[in-house]
Amino acid sequence: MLEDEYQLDFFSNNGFIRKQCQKCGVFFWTRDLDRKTCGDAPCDPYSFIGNPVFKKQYDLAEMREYFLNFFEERDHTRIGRYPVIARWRDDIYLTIASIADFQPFVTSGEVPPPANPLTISQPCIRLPDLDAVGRSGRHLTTFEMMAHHAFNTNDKEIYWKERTMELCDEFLMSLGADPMAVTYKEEPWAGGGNAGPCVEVLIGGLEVATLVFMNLKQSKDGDIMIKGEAYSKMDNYIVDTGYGLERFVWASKGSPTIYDAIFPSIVNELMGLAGIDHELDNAEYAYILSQNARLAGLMDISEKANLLELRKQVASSIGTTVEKLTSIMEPVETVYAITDHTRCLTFMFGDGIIPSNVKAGYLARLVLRRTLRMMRDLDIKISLSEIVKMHINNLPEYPEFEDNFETIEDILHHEEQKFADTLERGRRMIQKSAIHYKKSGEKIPLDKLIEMYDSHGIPPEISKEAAAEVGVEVDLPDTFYSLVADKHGKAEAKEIKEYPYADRIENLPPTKRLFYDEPNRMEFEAVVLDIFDNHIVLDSTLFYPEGGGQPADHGKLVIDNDVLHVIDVQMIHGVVVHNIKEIEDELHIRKGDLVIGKINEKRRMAHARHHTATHIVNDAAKKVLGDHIWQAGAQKSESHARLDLSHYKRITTEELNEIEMISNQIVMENQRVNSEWMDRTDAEQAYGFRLYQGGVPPGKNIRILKVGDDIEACGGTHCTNTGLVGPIKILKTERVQDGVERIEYAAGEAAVRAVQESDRILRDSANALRVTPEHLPLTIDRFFGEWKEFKKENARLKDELAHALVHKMMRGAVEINGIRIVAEIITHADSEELIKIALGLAEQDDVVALLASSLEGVKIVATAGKGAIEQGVDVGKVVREMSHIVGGGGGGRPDMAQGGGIDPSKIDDALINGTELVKEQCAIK
RNA sequence: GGGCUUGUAGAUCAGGGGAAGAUCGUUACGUUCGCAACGUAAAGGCCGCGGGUUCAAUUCCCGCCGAGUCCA
Repeated sequence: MLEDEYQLDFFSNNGFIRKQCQKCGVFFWTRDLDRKTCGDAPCDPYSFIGNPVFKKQYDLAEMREYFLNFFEERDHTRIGRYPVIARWRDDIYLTIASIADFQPFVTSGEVPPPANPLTISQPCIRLPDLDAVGRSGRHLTTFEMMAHHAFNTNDKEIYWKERTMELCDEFLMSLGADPMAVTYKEEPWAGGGNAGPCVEVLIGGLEVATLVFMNLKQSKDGDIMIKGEAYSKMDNYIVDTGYGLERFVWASKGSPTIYDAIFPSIVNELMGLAGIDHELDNAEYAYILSQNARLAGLMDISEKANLLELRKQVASSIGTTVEKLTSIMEPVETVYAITDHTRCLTFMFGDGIIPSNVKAGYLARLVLRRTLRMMRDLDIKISLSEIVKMHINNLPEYPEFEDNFETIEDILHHEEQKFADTLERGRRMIQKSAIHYKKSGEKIPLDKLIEMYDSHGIPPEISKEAAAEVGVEVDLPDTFYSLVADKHGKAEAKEIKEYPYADRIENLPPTKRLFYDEPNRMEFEAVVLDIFDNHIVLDSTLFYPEGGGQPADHGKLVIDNDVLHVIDVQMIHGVVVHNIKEIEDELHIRKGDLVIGKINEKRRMAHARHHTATHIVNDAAKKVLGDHIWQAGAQKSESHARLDLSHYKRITTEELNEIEMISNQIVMENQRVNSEWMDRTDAEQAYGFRLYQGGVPPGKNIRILKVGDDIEACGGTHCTNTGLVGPIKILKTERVQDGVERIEYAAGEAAVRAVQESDRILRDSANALRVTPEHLPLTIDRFFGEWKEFKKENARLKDELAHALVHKMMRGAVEINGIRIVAEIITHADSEELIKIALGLAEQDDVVALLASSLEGVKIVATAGKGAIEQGVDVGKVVREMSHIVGGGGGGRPDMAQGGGIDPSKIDDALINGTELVKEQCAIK
């Protein structure tokens, strides 16, 4: 089926022939009649190392500019890059390809592209091959995907396969590539619910670009099968290309590794700091590195076993031992990885990711900690921010990183400190248990290592090291991390919620939403378009459907004399559905009926105030905390609202007060709240992705709301002026996740009520202590201090009392078989007192004390002196018996026991029985 | 979003259903010209908060609050 897709005039007109690779069997196109293999790894080894494939060398900036310029000259519009954190999407955290910029709304056809055709160089971050970075010579966590995209529809085709191939080939030739060395490999592509034919572009054994012709979408009844999934044709079709900027630079330089090609100065600097002679001019050394890269190019080395295999092959090809090779390669590879990872961190933090233990922030921390670990291995003493600074200096094309450096530096220092703390904590933990295992002569079990990593973040290598310091061995299997992964199991597939009335709604026109143009109107007339069960659809409505963290409006629909209560409102594909309390059977309502709608104004206004307040607080928080903060969620209700913000440290009370003050100042300035509908792309170009603080709205046009200096895409209902919000009172802050702070606040009447409520609490508290509120802190302090004093005094007095009672009670002792039994009721004594007295009594070797009191039921304490125990007395057993009698339980040791019960009337019985039992115990002896 | 760990003296942590511990630090005294070191003694705890189970909870169970960490 797909085979026909590749029969292009471009190939036949330019002397290409289609061949099948003798090694892998894949079909490819080449101008070289003698070529037998496809040009890709592992069928062909790298031939460009030491032998560049283009006519001159380029660095990153030069190559990027050359590419973008090349396509600009060929009618493409250059557009700016998107952030590496995919703010406009909720299905991925990081931007993984240039096409990701245009998903989902551009690729679906819902929104036109910012330009067509366009060219872009998009920084991307991919972390799945983390282990191979540095070792393979080619893997990177961060790369720029240069691309030219054309978005075609059935109405209008920009260009498709022929032109794409032409452009690509022309581009390569313009760089001076040997036409005979270029091959185009057929490779169907599928990903993210789309698929299509695809051509991989290879030169010198290196894949430098991928040309995807996206024209299929996944569908249950599709007739095209790719990789086990069914696809059908899309109405639109998209040219999705990806040219690896770093690979082009590498191919142009022919250096042993990609790292030496793209950031040589930083690699050299770090090599120096690690004490490694990185002399690429040294032929022998350069040969080792390039042999390693060549052979690594042929295999997947993400697994440890494969890495060992690579070492073996490289060692034998250069005539040395695996050990010797490893000792040379490992530090070098680590420096490469550090250089790559710090560039990744530069992009992540430069684009505003805040480290966290969830979501994108977690990925940032993962990379960061990995980097710190590697720096530790090499004993590189400088701080992360110094390396990041090198990258920023190296990337003048990204001035925004320089602008954010102060924040980035602060974040990095925080994270370094945090990791140091974690390691220190972990070191203590592992050494503690190491000492435990040392005593029994065991090794530390694997389970313990897994727990240390999984629950405490201590990498197994560090556990091993810490254990070795106290002389305990540790077995660390190669499969360690996959064992951890197994523990977590698989993620369950997401359930797609299907709206129950989706079929019927599909046939209805989008509802006219009146609340945007007339935010203050609370009554309207409309025509009933459809009704199913207790769901009503009108042609237009003032009812706000739930969305953007704002709950639905409530209110009434009136038809003649019937009043229907609207209790929920939802919007499905542009159709607003009113959910009413009454059910259909009881309704006298038909399609076409005229209804009058009345909004519950109090509820709506409370929501509007809280919603507008949310934008104000967000604005104020940005001013106080910095530009890095980003809304991570928000929810409004009638009584309060909350806003979650990404921030890398706790918000202090002072900052909170300032946020509150600035918020209220914005209110008092009574600024106009502006809203306008804008073309999505225009809005993005004008305001950037800050627009999507509250999530990404669908559609070609989006509503842009300006409150103070806050500009966001927002579909909520708002006050027309900030003054109408009324007072804003911050209620509290909490840390909802590491890196995410939540602020709760109330606005308008709700704020007044909140203040009144906290006033009431304060007043009640002050009244309880008979003081005025301003004296409260001092008074409480005094009370608490006195309470502690009294407690101590009380304990001291009980000691004294016990001491006195001991002498008095000794006189009432009954002597049996050479031991003295004291059995007494001490009214109102608590267990603490009983214990003190009993212990005092039992200081005499021959005394057994059985004491009871009737405080809160019955308390029993018994003790026995050493001599009595030798005689066979076991007060544990005695107390158990006595406690049963009073309806409870108890027990203890032979010399000391406690118990109790619920029936005070049996105390005497219990004491008599207890005494008898003690007698028996000595008699038995 | 899910999993795991964790909260005890100023700090670091033991302990664990029946008398709240250790080490360091603090204070006082001794020793010293003085300091360090040493010796002796003392002070310092709502055993995170709120419920439940129990005769009895710092300990077990549940909820909340806080800290840490892994995964998607």
